[in-house]
Amino acid sequence: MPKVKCCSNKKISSDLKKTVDFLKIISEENRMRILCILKSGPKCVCEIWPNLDLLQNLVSHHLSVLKKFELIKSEKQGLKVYYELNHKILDKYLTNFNLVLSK
Amino acid sequence: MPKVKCCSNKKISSDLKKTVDFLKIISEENRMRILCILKSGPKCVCEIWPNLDLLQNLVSHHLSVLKKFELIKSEKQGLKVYYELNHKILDKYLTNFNLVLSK
DNA sequence: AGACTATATCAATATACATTGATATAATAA
DNA sequence: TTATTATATCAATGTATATTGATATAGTCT
Repeated sequence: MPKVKCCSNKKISSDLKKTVDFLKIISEENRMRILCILKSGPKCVCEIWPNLDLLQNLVSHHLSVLKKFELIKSEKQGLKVYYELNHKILDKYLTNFNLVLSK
Repeated sequence: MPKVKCCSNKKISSDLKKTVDFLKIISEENRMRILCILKSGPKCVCEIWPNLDLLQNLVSHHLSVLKKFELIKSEKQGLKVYYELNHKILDKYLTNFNLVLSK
C-alpha cells in the first residue's frame, strides 16, 4: 500500500504540524474573541477584558499564550499594555492552513 | 466602555462558537492527517490507518469524531467502510472561519 | 457451522490545558 | 512614602479528551 503524500512528505508533514499548533491556539473561544476584538485596532487589557466574561488574570494568561505564538504584539504605555494583531504572522498561518486543507 | 461587536452581537457570537467547535475538531494532528489523506478521494479504514502511526481502534475513533461533526461521510461496502470528505460541510466551516478572522 | 478480516465500542488511564484564588510587579498619583 | 491602578505570575484544581488494551460486531470465505 503506497504511503499518502501528506504523511510521508517531510515538508507537507511539517506544514501540517505547524498548522495544527496554530489551530490549537485559536480553537479556544476566549482567545478567538480576543483576536476578534483586536481586529478593530490595538487595545489595552483594561479595554479587552470587560468584553469577556473572565477574570482579569485569565485574560492576561490568554494574551500571553497568543503573544508567545506571535499572533499578537504588545507595547507598554505607562501603566497600560497595548496589544494588537500581528497581521504578518497571522496571515502566514492562515495561508498555510488553507494550503493544508485545499485540494 | 462600549462593548465590541463580536462579543455583543448574537449572530457574530454564534458564528464564532461554531467556528471554534470546528477548529477544536481539526486541531488534532491525526484528524488533520486523516482529512488530508481523504483529499485524494474516498478510502477505507484499512487504507487510512497504515498511514498513521496509530492503533486501528484509535483511527476508528478519530474517524467517528470527524463523522459526528459531519466533516466526513461513510459508506459500507461489504466488510469495508469507505470514508470521504464532506466538502459541503467542510467548505461551510472554512468560509465561516475566514469570515470570523477576516477584517 | 467455524475461521478470518475489517471496523467499532467500551472502560480505564494519561495528558493537556482552562480556570481559580492569591499574590507579585510595575507605573503613577497623593 | 504610601496608596492605587493595570497587568502578570504562580500553584492548585478541574475538565476535556487522546490513548491504550480488551473485546464486540458484522461481513466474508471454506
